[in-house]
Amino acid sequence: MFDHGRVILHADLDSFFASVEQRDDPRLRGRPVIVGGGVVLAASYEAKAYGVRSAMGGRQAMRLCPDALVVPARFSAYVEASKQVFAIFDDTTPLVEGVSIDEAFLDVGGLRRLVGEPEDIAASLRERVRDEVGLPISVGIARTKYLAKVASAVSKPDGLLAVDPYREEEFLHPLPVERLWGVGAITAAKLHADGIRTIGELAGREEAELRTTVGKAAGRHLWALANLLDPRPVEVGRRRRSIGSQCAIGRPGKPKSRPELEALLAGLVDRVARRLRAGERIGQTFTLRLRFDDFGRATRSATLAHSSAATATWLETGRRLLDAAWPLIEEKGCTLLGVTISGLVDGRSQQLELPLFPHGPHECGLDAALDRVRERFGSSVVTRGALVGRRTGLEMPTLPDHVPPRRPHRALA
DNA sequence: TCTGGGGTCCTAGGACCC
DNA sequence: TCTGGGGTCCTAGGACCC
Repeated sequence: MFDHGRVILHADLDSFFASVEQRDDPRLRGRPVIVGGGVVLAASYEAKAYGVRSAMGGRQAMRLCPDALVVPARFSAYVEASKQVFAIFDDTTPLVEGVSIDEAFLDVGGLRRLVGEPEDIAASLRERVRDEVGLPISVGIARTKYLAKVASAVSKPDGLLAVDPYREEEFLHPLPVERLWGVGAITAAKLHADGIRTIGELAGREEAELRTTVGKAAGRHLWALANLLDPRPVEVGRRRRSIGSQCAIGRPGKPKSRPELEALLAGLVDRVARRLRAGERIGQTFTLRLRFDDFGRATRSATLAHSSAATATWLETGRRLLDAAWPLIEEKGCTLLGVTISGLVDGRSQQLELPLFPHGPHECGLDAALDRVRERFGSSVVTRGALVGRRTGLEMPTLPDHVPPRRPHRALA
């Protein structure tokens, strides 16, 4: 079927969290399983048959499927299973692009001579994941990423589907617009209002018309996908662009005190900063996320002059933003606090507490501090980094040897 | 049905620079 | 006194995905 050119697999574990639970506990097999409590994180196919879906409220899910077995999420088990599955992906081809914890694109176009036909590669991949990790996985095969993704979704559960390059329109155009990558509830409603319900109907419209209804970039993107244009290559080694953590808090109408929120903030900042340092990344922009009693949302952000992964730096920034948002929080009530650090580049940030300034900071004190820093971390750190004096200590974010240029401005890209 | 936690990318407006 | 275009960066918000 794929006699030449690119061939892409999209491999996607079925009901990933729920499948891991069923694998690890025989009592759950063949039965409706819901992972998560207040919100459904994942539902087994037995539960999906009753209409239970991810992100659905727990109560609604139980109403739809009263016999469901509800189990708490075990993230470490999912991470471990994911690693095993990705090891099989990596063993299949060097060209693997992870999309999320449970799915990836694999470029197997170059393997035909060496290994075999894409359909055979996909079949053996599924078999290996089943045998070695004990999980069902669906695979779509196509000439482009997007078609492969749609194919894996259509093939579920535990399926394999190849889209014949000569029959792509036949496959894609009858599908509803909701199948387009990037069409959610809001965009779907806009398209429906314009009389567009299938991908084929969208493909037949003028691109300019779509841009006015759904926006410039989205219009271009959707029009291209619907018209089978998707030249995006499988990208190996994509780096994370931001790291964040958030925490739902309390019930509406039960306001948290300022000290309680500050303690939560400190915990979130600590967690995010640790993850930055563990990954040897530094970031430049802090975003504080808030959700209010009425489920409205707001963000407050600040960009520093230098990148950092130091807890003290980000905590101070976070406190400043919380301060600024405090009137809003008092007025509207706060049900979620989140922290995201973005603008990530490779680099390290190290902190050294120095009780050096009994008489206040001055040139001499800074010089002495720099000497201590050189002793501790090596001179290269200081020559390449920024030095920031603070009440609680000193911080030396060290820049990588090569700082990648910032991305071009999006409007111009 | 009252809604978790982790992300990505795009848009729009304002400040600022040349 | 009035007048430009081109570009960057930052902030805030929105939509979407798993």
